[in-house]
Amino acid sequence: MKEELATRYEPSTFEQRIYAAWEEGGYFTPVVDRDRPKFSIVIPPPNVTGRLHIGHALVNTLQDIIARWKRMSGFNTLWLPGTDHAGIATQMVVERKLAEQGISRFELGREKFVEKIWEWKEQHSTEIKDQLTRLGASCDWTRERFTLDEGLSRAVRYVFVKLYEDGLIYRGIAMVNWCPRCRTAISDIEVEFRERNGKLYHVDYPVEGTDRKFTVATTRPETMLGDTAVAVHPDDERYKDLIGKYAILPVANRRIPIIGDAILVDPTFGTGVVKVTPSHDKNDYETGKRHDLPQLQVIGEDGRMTDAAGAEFAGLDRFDARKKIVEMLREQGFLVKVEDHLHNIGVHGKCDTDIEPMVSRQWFVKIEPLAQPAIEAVRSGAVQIVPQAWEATYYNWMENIHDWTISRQLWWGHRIPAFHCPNGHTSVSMEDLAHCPECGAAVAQETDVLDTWFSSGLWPFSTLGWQGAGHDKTPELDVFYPTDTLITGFDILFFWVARMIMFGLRFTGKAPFSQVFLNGLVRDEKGDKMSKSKGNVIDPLDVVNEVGADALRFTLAIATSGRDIPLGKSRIAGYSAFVNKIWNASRFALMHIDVELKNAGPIDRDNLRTVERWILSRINSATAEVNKQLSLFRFDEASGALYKFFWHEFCDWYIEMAKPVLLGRHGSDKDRALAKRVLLEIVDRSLRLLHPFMPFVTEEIWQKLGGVEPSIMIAPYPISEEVLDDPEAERLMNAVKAIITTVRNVRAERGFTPKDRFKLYIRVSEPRDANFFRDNAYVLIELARLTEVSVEGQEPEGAHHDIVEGFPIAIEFPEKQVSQEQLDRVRREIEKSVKELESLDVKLANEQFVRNAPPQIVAGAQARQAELRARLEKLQQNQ
RNA sequence: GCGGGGUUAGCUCAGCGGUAGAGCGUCUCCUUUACACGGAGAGGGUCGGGGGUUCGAUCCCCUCACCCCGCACCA
Repeated sequence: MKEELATRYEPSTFEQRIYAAWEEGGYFTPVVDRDRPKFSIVIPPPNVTGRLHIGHALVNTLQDIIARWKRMSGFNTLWLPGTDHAGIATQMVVERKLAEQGISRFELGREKFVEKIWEWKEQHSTEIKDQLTRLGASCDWTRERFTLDEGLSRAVRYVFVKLYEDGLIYRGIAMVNWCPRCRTAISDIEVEFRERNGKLYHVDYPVEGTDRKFTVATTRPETMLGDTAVAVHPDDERYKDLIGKYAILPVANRRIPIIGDAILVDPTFGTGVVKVTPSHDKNDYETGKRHDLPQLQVIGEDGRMTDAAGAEFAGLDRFDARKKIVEMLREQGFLVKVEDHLHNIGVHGKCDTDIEPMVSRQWFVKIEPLAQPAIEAVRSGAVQIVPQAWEATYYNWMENIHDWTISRQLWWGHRIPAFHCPNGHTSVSMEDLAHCPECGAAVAQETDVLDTWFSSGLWPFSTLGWQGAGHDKTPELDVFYPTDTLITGFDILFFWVARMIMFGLRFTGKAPFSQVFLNGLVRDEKGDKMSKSKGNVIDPLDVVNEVGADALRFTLAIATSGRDIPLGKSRIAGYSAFVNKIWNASRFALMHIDVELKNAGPIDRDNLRTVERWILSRINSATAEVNKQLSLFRFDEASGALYKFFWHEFCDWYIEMAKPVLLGRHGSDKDRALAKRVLLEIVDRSLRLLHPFMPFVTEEIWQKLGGVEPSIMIAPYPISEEVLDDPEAERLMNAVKAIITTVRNVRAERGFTPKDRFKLYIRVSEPRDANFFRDNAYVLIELARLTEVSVEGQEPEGAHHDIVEGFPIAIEFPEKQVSQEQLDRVRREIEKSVKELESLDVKLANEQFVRNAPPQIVAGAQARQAELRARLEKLQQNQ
């Protein structure tokens, strides 16, 4: 064959071509066959809001590694891709874009606006697919799904209706988190807390009919316009006589009752008096219900003051109103003092707007009955969370879970299938209604849509065709559900993972996956979060264009231990050097390999030299390691094992050791043929092992090897074979490597150059070891640059003496040329050995140790003691 | 406040009961026909502090300090 690789590694010349060939080959699409072992995984659907960032690159790389590994390991593998409509997020970006043209969504109207979003969606889901393609993601694009697809929407509707019928969805009035910017309710977990420097305002409230007054403290003085009571602790001696009387609300000049409430008021905190604003504070809302207080809404849905706030304030933005009321309080003498106050403000995570607690009518999921089985699923091990530390977080949240606000006052999303009639009846239905089933009046559909996460919670089964009773047995569900592994960021453990488990158990009777791997956050090299404002963002596509997808993927994999991932350009550069190394080592191999893989035949193991037996043993050990670590989601260990094997064992040692034979400087034709066969074997296995991590470069090279399969991605993944393990070859080659290192080391320290050659003496006691060193003397001679190797004679005096891996050696130098540096080094070496020997002596003299420690530890210590004694003696000759 | 995680070489991190590891960076030497995105070698750590358990602790337990991240928050 002799098809050569390009001299330089240039990923841009082949990556896209290769992806197209995979897609054309249909390798991403599994067969729908329940008799084959399957592996299925669903993508965490990216939002259609925009481009993929480095976090997406990470999670999709990890999924692809697992998918490709499983596929090559013989599993009928489905990786199902798709995107999420991402209600608020998408509506926000489109609104912002329209705002640039001076258009508001209200001008357009609901229908037109939603049309605009669909246009946006079409454009971006194509872009997302392109990006995943550039990354090498082996997704089955024939099964791409979108959360607003017809089938998925039917699934959403079914789940809503069923939960309503089961009494687990209800509509009611409650205090919810309101985002005045997005003008919608949001759920508790969408609120993020930001630490902020604020002010604590102390305000006097006079008590009616007396000259007494209370001082209350508040961070939000504008809400006092909505106060409908002042509360003290019922047992507080200072104030209990005032309960039942009235206070005069400053500025508004309203009478408000003074109430006693033991739950709201902590008498030891502050002044022991609390203003009560039932419409704008969660605790006050509860207090209001307890005392039957009126609600006075002074802040509207748009964050502006209402008419109820008074003519002077109506229409003012809530923050402007704050300034104004503070000014008025000051002028009228009610403002006692203003203090700096550090506190946490709840903001809407999507837009950073301060949340306004707001009483409104919303839809909720009664969550506890769903949470209980989901807790049990993790506790029983039906769902395993990796790293396991996240389980505690999961339980903590699930056990203290609150009802889920699922209605959103948005236009983009699944419209709630409820129908209201003028007579106050509400009907929930799978099919659209025109008339009220109770009274026959015309109905109008609920205008609210569902929280995005309501539909993503169904993703693992809705994407496989599930639509509820009567539509819950598609062939795809039968074969691929439940899925096996879920890989996603820990930040959506509650938003998404927990909800999928709850919905999956409730509606399919099965947990939607058996393992969850939660990956960390990608940070910059200093450990800071990546953000546009900091300017430390790495765009995955830029990296792919610069160094190729394989280098990016490998870097992400080797950085993934389960915690946060520090990623810098220099780190990526380091691993792009590794890809380059693979390219060049393969080029070297291809220069010598002269038979195609499919014609190569089995390796003649009986006639292999130790060097070849050694490298086969090493790759076998790396193979076992990679398979094991991947099954544990230790992407760092798996990729690290390959890095170490390929670079530091195969390239640094094996190729150099094989060169004399391959280049015809040593050995017979038969030796050469065997070396070539093993070289082919190692390259083939290495590429297959590496393929899940670097799909493109491995395919490009592997195509030159002439394998049976049309693509490496459907070639079998190597598994370790006991027959390849060779401890004897490892023992001998370890000695050879260590001796070579020692010679190089001593050469450098004595100031010789690599051109200077010496004679090496090795003392061997076993005849077979002597034979080994005689047969492999050429390896030592070439790699350690020696004149000759003697295994017979007595070592000369004045040479450098040492014991390496149990073999006493001596290096004969042309003349005594010992530098001070060398003498110092020998002295330090001896000191170190003496110290270690002393501690071993003490240890072995300790009866407790000998009695209690495991026998193999004691034996090891004794062996080490003997070795050190012998080595010390040798080293002392060098002084 | 409650829960979780962290503190190991200049940097980023593995290891987690039996002699301190990797990558990157630093220093020295080498253009040896796969690769200078290379090769060879070197230096560098009292494993956050203090107790305890153990024959033996970076690793287990307790405690303190500092740093992250959730959750809940007192007006």
